[in-house]
Amino acid sequence: MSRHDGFFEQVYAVVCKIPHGRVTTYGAIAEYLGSRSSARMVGWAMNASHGSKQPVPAHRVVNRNGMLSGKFHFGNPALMQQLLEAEGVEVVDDHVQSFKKLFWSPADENDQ
DNA sequence: GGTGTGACCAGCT
DNA sequence: AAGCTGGCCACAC
Repeated sequence: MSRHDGFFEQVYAVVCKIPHGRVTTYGAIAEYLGSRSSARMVGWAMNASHGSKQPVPAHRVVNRNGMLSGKFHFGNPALMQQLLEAEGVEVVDDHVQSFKKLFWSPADENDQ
């Protein structure tokens, strides 16, 4: 990877590839980047996504249970849910409905 | 340059 | 069944 010395940039690139109205998981991204166990790094990368110049749809990234684990990091806890609902993703009690159906894998680029 | 931490996941107790 | 611990790796202090 040439200039992308940051692991974050890779995460951002993947997150930005998430289709509109779709969601994915930290573990899926981590696994796509190499290690499943690196899921924590993905979350940490999202933490820095606020400083990213490009808009990173971090609201499309949820945990394995489809729960909006990172909603508190959006400044406003309700923002993440609002963004998802704005894209047609139904969220109830901080859980993505039909999560498995809306789930998008980084490797499934064909779905774009 | 070592230590701590982190929006996770999976396995063990 | 439910809770805790370890592991993984990159970044900030």
